Amino acid sequence: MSTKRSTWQKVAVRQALEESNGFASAQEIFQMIISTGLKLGLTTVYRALTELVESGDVDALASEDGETKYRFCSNDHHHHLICRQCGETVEFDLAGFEAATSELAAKHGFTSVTHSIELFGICEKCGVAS
Amino acid sequence: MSTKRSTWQKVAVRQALEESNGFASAQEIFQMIISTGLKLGLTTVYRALTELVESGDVDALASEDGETKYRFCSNDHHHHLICRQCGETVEFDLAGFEAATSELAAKHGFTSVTHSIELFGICEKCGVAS
DNA sequence: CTATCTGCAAAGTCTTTGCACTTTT
DNA sequence: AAAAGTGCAAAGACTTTGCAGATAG
Repeated sequence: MSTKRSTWQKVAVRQALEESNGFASAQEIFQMIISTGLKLGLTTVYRALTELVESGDVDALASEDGETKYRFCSNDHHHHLICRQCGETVEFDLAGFEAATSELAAKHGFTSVTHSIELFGICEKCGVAS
Repeated sequence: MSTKRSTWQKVAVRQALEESNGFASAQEIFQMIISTGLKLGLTTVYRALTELVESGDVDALASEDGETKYRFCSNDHHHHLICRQCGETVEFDLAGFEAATSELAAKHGFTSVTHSIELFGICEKCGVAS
């Protein structure tokens, strides 16, 4: 059976994701790590992220530019408001929304429902700059 | 200046997107069209979709599997509940949610905010089958 | 020691671009 | 006829896979 091993590469990936405020693409994480002088393959980053996703610690999300973004999954389910320009992220919680979606899904006979809610906009700083 | 011309290819793309209930990827649209016997290039589909997006009629959204999904931007903004297994889609409207998101965005100083809300689950038929 | 992991290079997707040809206007 | 559009093939970006060598336990 598969007993996962701990390697410095996996640790580095996890740390990089933490430092990025828990929201980064594989490519970004790769750059972060090698820019510190450490050397590892891009392949390893993808594999480490896949492992984190499978373990449930991390969540994968497709972004608008074709990259997959990764972030930590907190237990208290929250969503993000993301600046399209600078990437600044605000977490938020939507009271009542979780319940509304579950109800809606049930009404249509759907089960095992997950939801993806992300808001994209221009934050205050970037709005002024333009 | 660029005056857009009307071609049967663009019409076909628009129609295919309409027939797919306004939620499909470029690849899917391409398949839909050629399966009717018409012949056109994948390139053209991408270009037609890009034009629709630029004109504001259509909205592009990154999906979890790396493809970009396209859908019509209706004024009465609605969302989708999609079966992970068979792809069946139910449209829904979330009273109050639109207002809640706008308010939230404003509170954080964000402007030009768009949102992406999709629910993924297993529909009744597929749930029984498994 | 040995199952697992790493990393290179090659392959696979989806999407975009260059360029000659066709079509709308 | 001329500007715009089409389609092929090649290129690009992100991600996955195969395999030999390295490593954790």
